[in-house]
Amino acid sequence: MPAPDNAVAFAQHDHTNCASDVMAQAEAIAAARGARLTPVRRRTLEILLESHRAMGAYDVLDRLAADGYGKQPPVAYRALEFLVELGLVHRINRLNAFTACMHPGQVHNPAFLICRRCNLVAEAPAARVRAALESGAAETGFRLEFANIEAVGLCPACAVAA
Amino acid sequence: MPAPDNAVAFAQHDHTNCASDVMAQAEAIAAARGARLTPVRRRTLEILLESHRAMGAYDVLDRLAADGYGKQPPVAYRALEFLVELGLVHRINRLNAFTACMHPGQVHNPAFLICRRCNLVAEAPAARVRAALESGAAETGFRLEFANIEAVGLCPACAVAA
DNA sequence: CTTACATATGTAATATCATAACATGTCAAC
DNA sequence: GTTGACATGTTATGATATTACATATGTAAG
Repeated sequence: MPAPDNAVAFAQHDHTNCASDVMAQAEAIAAARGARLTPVRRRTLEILLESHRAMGAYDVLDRLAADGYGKQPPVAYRALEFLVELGLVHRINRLNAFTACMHPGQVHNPAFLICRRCNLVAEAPAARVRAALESGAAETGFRLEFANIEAVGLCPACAVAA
Repeated sequence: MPAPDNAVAFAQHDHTNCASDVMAQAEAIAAARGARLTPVRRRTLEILLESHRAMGAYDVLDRLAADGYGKQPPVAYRALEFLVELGLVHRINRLNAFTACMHPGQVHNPAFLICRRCNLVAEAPAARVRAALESGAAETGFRLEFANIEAVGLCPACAVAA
């Protein structure tokens, strides 16, 4: 059985293809939106795509600086902000960190599954979660616009190891 | 119809009683756990209970300092950490801020409803949300331990105003 | 009662995360 | 080839959080 597409981070997969597929989608999305995927921005996304983990802005910055880009925080924050804006990167509030989106272009307001042992971050489809939240919120009269769902636990591999 | 208990922040209510009821429960919980609700800790909770909003640690610190407690960040962070540990305060990651728990002692891993206009924060029961998340996570093999759910939108009053 | 221990508080110093403000560079439209 | 919009670079600073260590306080054992 193939890896469920919704938590690719937890499944064995050909990561080279995984990453390059996402890069290709990113190109298309940027083009469709008339946004410019410049070298720093592209490189930032590549760096995040190297693993299914979340990276802090300063770690990204170090990598960018090593590649000859600027050394100051705004360099990283601006590239990350651009990518978040396009839905190519997600911010994980709990970790003050950023992770590449594995399903760019699809409408998805995912739940993040964060492994506390190996730090992998997967995206789980959250349609039902969101529906449940929506109906709960509606009872209170709250007009829900956006929900950020971050779950902590053990990924399949770490659950076995523990 | 009385205010639903689950989002007291959004409902008209006698806030003096609301706050003092929670303080009383906090006393009981601390006693039951053999934890000491010392003056700084108690005062910290009182400060958070003044409104149904989230406060940053430094804002809490300013208040504590004005009351004659220490002026350095650990004073606030330690009191807040203690209260979070006891389930008397919740941390809102999205805001880097803290809010008093309105239902201490009850097992609840609530969803937070954050009004982006007036900054009120309510707790919504999240049992169904959590169940949906749990089942989604289980499909991926993820062993969910804890989930932080933060929703942004408009509270009833602000929804009407907008 | 007093010593000893665990816990709590206070402070200084520093680490970590993030943004404002402004100068310079690049590129496409005209 | 000038203009205007956008992108990049840097300096400086702001905002959030922790480490390390000194002092004080409450409690239990002797």
